[in-house]
Amino acid sequence: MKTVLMVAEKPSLAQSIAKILSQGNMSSHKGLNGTCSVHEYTGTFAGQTVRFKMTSVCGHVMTLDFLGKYNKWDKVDPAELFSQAPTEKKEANPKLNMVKFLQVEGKGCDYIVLWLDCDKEGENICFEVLDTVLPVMNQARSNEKTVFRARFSSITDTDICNAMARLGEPDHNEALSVDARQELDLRIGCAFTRFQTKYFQGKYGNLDSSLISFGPCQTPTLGFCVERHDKIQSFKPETYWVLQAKVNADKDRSLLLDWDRVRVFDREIAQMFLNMTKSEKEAQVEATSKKEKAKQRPLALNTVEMLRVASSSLGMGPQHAMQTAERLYTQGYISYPRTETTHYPENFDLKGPLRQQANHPYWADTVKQLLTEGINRPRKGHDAGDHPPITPMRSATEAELGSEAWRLYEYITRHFIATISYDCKYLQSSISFRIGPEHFTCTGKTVISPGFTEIMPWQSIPLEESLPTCQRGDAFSVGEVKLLEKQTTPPDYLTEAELITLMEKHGIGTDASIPVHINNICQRNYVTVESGRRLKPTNLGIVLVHGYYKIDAELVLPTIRSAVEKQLNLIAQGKADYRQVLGHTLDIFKRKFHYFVDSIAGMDELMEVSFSPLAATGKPLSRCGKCHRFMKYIQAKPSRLHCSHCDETYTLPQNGTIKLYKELRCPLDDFELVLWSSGSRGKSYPLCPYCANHPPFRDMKKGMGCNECTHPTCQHSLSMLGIGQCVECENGVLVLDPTSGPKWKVACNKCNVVAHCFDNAHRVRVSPETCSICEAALLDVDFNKAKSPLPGDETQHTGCVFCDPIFQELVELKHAASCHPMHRGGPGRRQGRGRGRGRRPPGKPSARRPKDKMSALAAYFV
DNA sequence: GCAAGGTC
Repeated sequence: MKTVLMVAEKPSLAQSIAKILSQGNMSSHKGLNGTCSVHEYTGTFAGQTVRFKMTSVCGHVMTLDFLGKYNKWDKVDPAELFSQAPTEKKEANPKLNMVKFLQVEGKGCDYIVLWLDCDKEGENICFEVLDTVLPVMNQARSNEKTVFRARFSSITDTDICNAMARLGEPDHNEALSVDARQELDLRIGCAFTRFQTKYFQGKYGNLDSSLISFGPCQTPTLGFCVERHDKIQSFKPETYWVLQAKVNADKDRSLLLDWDRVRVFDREIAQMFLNMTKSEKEAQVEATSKKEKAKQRPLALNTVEMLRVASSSLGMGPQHAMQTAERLYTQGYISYPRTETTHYPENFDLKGPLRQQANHPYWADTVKQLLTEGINRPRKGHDAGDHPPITPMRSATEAELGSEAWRLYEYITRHFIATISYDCKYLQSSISFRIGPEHFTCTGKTVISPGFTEIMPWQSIPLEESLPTCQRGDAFSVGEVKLLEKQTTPPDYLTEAELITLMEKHGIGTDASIPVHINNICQRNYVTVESGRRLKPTNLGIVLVHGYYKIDAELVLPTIRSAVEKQLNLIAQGKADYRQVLGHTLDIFKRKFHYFVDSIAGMDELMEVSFSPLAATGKPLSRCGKCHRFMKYIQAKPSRLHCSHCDETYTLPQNGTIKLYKELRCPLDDFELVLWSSGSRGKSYPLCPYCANHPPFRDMKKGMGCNECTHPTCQHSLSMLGIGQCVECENGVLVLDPTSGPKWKVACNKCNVVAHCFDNAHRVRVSPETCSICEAALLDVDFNKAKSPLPGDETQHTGCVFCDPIFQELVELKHAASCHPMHRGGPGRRQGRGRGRGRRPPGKPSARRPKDKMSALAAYFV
């Protein structure tokens, strides 16, 4: 029997589609990556009985990057990134092992049906899947078609079955337009980012951002925030005047009237209007009106609207809201949370989800009433053809969700109920008055039926007293007419919700990426989130945007994205050649880049005003090995040491504290060592600022500290302080922290494993001897006489932390020690892996190898 | 260490 492989964009869709097509008769199992599932069933395909295998990817299989050597920032001129630097497709998420998984499942299949989302990205993923799977599938007979594309616009039985009945072909042009987009974004983004970052970080010490990034989405996003800031800054308040009149309605009730001219900006004219009205005793009723009006129920909920409300009403940032929604989705409480659609599909079951809410303590009454009296037809929204709107999938309580997730769930549920409730109906009455020559109006709203505002009380029309009944020709006595002096007020900073709206309007980002862009500009310290989730640009953010405006405003304008997208659409429609569009657009941006580099002084002038030069920042900390003068420690991100005499900068590990390390020096370059520490409970190790930036040995990488240094004799090196293979990670070595006493620690030089040991020992040294059982270095420990935990009156003991019975008691990690490879799988498993003190350069004899290797081996096999 | 786009 032949096999048909079918691939969807995400696991949830594979399941829904398989369920529909197999009518529930499928057998499912997890794939080798533990994330994707395979659903199998038998059916007919092209007139024959076949085995169907429905599975999925997880978004893109591949991602675009430069070849490795072009990712070295100090070796590559960013200008090369526009054309010379070659790119390659890499596996997008190596942990998912997607390529292997698809090949295992695709091997031996005869046909493939692509069920990826029906947008350009989905079309592109089709070809990623084909590139991966076609080589392992069975060879087709000549002329036989084996590749099919299913096109669907919703996940409903009819749509999916129709798609299956009318299979087409994947659209290569659409996929190419995405390839072009990826390459443009990569080349342009990286070139500008690397240039700016290196330029400004090489000059200023207090930018407080480890990256000065540029991107076609993030930069316009920042631009919106700075634009508002500029409006606030340049705002000049203006004085205006309002004529306010009160009339007496009843004995003890007066009505406040709105002036039909609203306001005037000239004091003398305002005074004139006051003079013309203040002597009038009566206000004449000129007209009355009563109109029934409706406040519309909301459209069905899509992602962007959910994020807006989460930010503005729940105080939840977009990134956080999205994470919360994803959790609610994977736990089955809500439907798929990434959708642009605000229209329920025609046969969407609205009553099912509603029934599930019928006993909910918060809204049972409303729901029951809708169920018995009938739901309202939802408004016609926008159908983007992706996923149905966001709806609750089952009832939940605050206790089971936790307060954060609950608030989002509650909103989604109330919104859903509101979409099938009735509009809020109210009566708008108004009375037009004349006082002297001037006209005034008074309006009032009274609710006729609350409709959906019952379930969304924050939307309800505020209660107010109804207007007095009267008719044309009636007169009311004037209580007071006065002139109010007011001032126009500046706008406030942009709220996150407003920013989301602007981004959506200008096509900056997608429902899934909008939260990421906002998060980026926050994390990189271009804006801060103020109260009310308003985004206030920092000095850095302001200077960047003003700099772009000065040099090339297109770099920050929101039109840059849509202009490029217009070009890309030509590729998608087959109207333009992919290579030509790509080459042309890259050429334009390459010119922009060179102009930007040539004009960078213009942005630098703005930087100078807000930031201090490297040489003027930081505190003297450790001495330079070249000039022996003090270097300054710059704490602001990215933390580093700067030698103003040599004009050199040495990057330090981030996210920790840096201290001078006993004025000890590196034997290789004479730089004074510093001590990096992640806090009192965490780990610490010495490092040489020079070696960390210029690795001295071939097996060392940038950023490594002395605990990873393979110097054979330096007292701080891995060779001298390393003990044995890490108990948790693959390549790490446990290294004694010589500064940790009297609460001694042994920490892995790769992962976060820290073992506390030998409390109160006054000296711990790594002995040249190694353990005869596991080859780990022995530790030589001296205890105080009074506090020695050793048996008898002993104060000194030498042994292996993993194997010595006395030491095992004194090492906090003893549970972990039992996981040590030596205790875990028996001797057979040790072969072929680094052990003992871990890796040394091949060919170099280990300084710590046991003297008698045979005896060590013999001990093993006992 | 960079972009933006999928999704987990």
